[in-house]
Amino acid sequence: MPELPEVEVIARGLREPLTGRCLERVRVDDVRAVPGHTPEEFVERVQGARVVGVRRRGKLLLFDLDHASLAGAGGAMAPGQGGSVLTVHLRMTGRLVHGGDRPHEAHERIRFHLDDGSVLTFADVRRFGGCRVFTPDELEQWSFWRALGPEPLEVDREVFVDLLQKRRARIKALLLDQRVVAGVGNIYADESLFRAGIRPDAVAALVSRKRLGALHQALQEVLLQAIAENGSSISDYRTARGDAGAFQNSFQVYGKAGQTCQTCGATLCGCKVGGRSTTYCPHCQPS
DNA sequence: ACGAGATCCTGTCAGC
DNA sequence: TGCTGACAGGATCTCG
Repeated sequence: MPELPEVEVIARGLREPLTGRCLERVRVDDVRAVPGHTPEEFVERVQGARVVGVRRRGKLLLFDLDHASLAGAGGAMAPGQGGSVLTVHLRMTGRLVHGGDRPHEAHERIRFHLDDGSVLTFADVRRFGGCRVFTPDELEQWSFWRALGPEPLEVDREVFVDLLQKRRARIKALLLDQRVVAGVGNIYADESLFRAGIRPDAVAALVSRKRLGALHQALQEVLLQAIAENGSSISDYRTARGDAGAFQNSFQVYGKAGQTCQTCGATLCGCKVGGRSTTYCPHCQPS
């Protein structure tokens, strides 16, 4: 389940090999992999475009495309003019793999043939993920894009604390809400709350500003460590080169309900918060 | 406006 | 052995 660190690692891995490459030929095998488009329209809008940048925003992967080469011999178009943005959301089981030409893989949904002979594939077992194309103006109008909260690695500590302290929802549900902060999922919510000593089901408004400040720091530390370790590989996640991440070996609570807390020796508790399975230490996270 | 719960989807695994 | 049901969860929709 790719969250901010996994998407960041994928973006970094694709930036060098994809920038400057042309999407020579594109094939869509599953309508639902291109929500909001017909396969024909999607192909028409990305095929022939050149990748000029690879970015991340929250859990969203963005490829900046330039269509200038399609416009003819003119050449000197202003940056952004005639450009568009290809967005990829991996959701639960989406995978983006770049490499040499190879046989159709299981659950492959979209295949991009690049002008250097390499291939970028989007595969997704559960079909929750998807790719969309936008003009810059359309992107700014996209409700999901507009609603995204600040980047957790960039948001100011006081802004983060204010954001949470005015809310009466449970704190983990807020961390998972992309409109509050963009990019946090179940793994990094549980891990950062553990490090900050806050129970996941605590009402945000009732947590002290000091502890919310500790959560800001814990969240940044967890995300940076996970990026440094190439993300977490539970089952489906791989980097764009097909490598597994290593941060799953650093989990202190996620997926460990019933096991012993490595910090205090108490038995880790499992429960549901916001409909998501949640693990915490009743001793290290008292309130 | 806000919070909470259901929904989608399919592979995996526990239990019978 | 083979079947059934529970489970995983990000974003979206609906309801109170």
